[in-house]
Amino acid sequence: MNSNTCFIMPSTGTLKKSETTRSRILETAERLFSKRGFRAMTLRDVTVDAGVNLAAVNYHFGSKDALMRAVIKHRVQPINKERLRRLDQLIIDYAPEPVPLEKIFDALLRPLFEKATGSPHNRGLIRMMGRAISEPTDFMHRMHKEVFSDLTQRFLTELQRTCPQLSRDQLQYRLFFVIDTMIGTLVGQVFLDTISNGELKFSDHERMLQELLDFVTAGFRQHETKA
Amino acid sequence: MNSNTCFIMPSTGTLKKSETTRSRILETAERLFSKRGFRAMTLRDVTVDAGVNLAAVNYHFGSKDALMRAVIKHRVQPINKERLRRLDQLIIDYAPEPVPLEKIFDALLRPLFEKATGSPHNRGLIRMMGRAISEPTDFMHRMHKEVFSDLTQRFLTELQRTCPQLSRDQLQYRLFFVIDTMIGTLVGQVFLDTISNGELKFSDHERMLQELLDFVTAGFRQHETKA
DNA sequence: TTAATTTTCGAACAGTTGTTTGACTAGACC
DNA sequence: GGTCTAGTCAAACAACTGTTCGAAAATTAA
Repeated sequence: MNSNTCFIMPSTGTLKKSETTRSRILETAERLFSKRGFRAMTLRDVTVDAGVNLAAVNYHFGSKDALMRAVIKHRVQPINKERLRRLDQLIIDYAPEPVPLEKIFDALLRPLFEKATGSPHNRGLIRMMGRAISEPTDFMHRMHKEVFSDLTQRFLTELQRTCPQLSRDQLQYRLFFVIDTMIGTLVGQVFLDTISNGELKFSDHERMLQELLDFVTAGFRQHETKA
Repeated sequence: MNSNTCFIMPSTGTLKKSETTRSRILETAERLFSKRGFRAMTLRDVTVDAGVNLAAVNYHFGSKDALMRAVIKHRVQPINKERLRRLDQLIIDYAPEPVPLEKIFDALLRPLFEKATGSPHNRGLIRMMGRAISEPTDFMHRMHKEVFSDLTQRFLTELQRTCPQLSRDQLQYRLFFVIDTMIGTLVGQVFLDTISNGELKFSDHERMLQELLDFVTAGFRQHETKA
């Protein structure tokens, strides 16, 4: 059934068999996790689908928990790096002026949505992020801090420069809501169907991203334009 | 361990033992589901915690799926009814004028947040809603349509009256984002800690709701104030 | 009271879970 | 060649899953 043989090729050229096994597991785990969540994704599903032996997971990763940690880090870290890279570039571009609000949020949201519209290899990433964020497992909670703490602090600092009139509380609440809107967009995709009776498609990422950016930017700067 | 003996008393007065069993299961299932999600919530956890026999679940509800359906309906339907009741009242109050945007969103968001701040019996409701919405299970998806389809259509109609200048697409996208922000707020509570370094507490519901309402209202009406 | 019905309960069912084990294979290095 | 290591594999492990069953127990009706 699974004819997907397009693996990540390391720069060394050839690929040891053990590495194809590892990456097959990583890929398949990501896909199944995004579909079913952590508990409902069984190692037998993963290994059968990946065409490897059941014991391979514990051999290469140690445990199911460790496998999931590897999956998340493997996929989320590059996106967060890209987010910070774009933010740094914006700061340089606009220096000594603060970066405009919509540019900051573009740096925060676009990398995720662009990755998701890229190669078929990246399909399902958005759903996976949604699942990862909403998983109630303990080790997922720890992962949140590990993976997102730096990111949010850096963006908070820059938002403060752009909106010096906002209190610390307000900045935090509003960034919280911006991220919430993003999470909700990832997690609650089913609602777009419900609301639009199937007229709007989540797969139209470009349109979605633009509307989303307009929404969160306007929400964040509310009081500037209100009174 | 579980000394919670405060059950829902039916208007008949006395309480048949079978009904206390039923409601104990319902309560405990709600609590554990909100903590762990559907798959990770086992019937043995539920029954042990509720102090009832394992077989009681299948006797009273038929299956685990049916139990979850009962839990959701039991808790979400009253909230949605209250949302629609408030919307209807607003329409009457403002007739023949359209209802102001912030009032519409207040009717949509407040019932949920108020229920959650009420009796201890209602604690954990917010998290349960988050879980229910983000569960990837098939029967949960069907439930979304069942439980939320009417609600979104009614609110969409009213939003169209208030914002006639917005296209159908825009209305749908923006309502989608409003709901997303709400979902994200429920699902991604852990981020408030991460962002504010523990300074802001999710339990400050009143503050949270006010900031949330300001945020989504401003996001929704963006173009009115933009150009 | 007796009889009928509803509800509880312990035990077991069949199936699935993550993990471990030990034999087997292939390649690297001396 | 022989030795060693990394990787694969089938099989089994113990624990846990939702569900079912029949006999007790409790409740209701007559």
